[in-house]
Amino acid sequence: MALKNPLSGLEQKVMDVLWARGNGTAAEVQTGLQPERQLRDSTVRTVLARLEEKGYVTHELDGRTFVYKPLEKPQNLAVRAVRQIIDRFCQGSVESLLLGMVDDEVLDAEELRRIADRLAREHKAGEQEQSQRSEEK
Amino acid sequence: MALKNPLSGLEQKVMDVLWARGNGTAAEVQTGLQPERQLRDSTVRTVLARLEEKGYVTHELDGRTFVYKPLEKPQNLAVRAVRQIIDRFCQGSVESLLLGMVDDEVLDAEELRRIADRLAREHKAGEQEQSQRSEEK
DNA sequence: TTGTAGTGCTACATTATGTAGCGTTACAGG
DNA sequence: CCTGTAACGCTACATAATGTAGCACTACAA
Repeated sequence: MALKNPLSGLEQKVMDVLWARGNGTAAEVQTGLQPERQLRDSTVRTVLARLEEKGYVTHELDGRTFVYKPLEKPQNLAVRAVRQIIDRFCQGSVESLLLGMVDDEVLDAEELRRIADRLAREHKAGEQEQSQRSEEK
Repeated sequence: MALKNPLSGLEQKVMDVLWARGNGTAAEVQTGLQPERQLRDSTVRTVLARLEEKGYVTHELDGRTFVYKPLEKPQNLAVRAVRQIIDRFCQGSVESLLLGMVDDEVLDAEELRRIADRLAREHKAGEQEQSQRSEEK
């Protein structure tokens, strides 16, 4: 489960195609990259294989064709990446990051508060669902 | 001002030393890296030079000795990195990232709300200070 | 005047990345 | 049954980044 390396530029684009489509064969990804990138199929397949090694995708067989599928949603990757950033640059303090974001106007303080309120409410609901699910099981 | 590349592992550690000390000569950084890393001074100076090229530090002279100093606070780097992540993985939506963080329990919804409240208040104060400073000037 | 600390410049192995060729194989159509 | 084609596996290779260091030169202190 340990995602080996961060995504390189081209790998990122390939993942974008897969995320957009849900899954894809080498040929489909190749098409999906066009017209920005004109790549040989072998190139695309190399990148897909590397993505699989790195743990970002798996494939299953459809006949004798590999169908690649992302293992994680982009949001999950984002969260992990951000957690690392917080550890490395903010001494583990989410608060310090949020403060910086507000200062740099990446994020408006009022907007943050609105989002926070909404999440707090929704999350309570979410927790109830979860405990319901636990009881069901 | 464009920070060229992300920090590599060793570069990160060197920056940590500089951030912790405020500034430092090659020799001081070398010491600061110990005992984890035992590096020749030439190695340390190479890394410092690369950091300068990449735009993370500057140096000034103290006699004939280079004293390196970080150009940015770690939080600022964090903010930039996070903005990139949001663009790449969350279609530009901060909200989507925060949602993910709450879901993954990187961040508690209640805590987020407390922080948001505090930042909203503090930031109003901050804006007033800023406009005061603008008026002064 | 000579050791030493500090600099500049160069080097080099390893790994990641972008890019692709080639041999092999399975299947579909003539 | 033969053969083109699509798909695979494997190998290759140039460029850049990274970790690591050596060496020559200079300024200053003892």
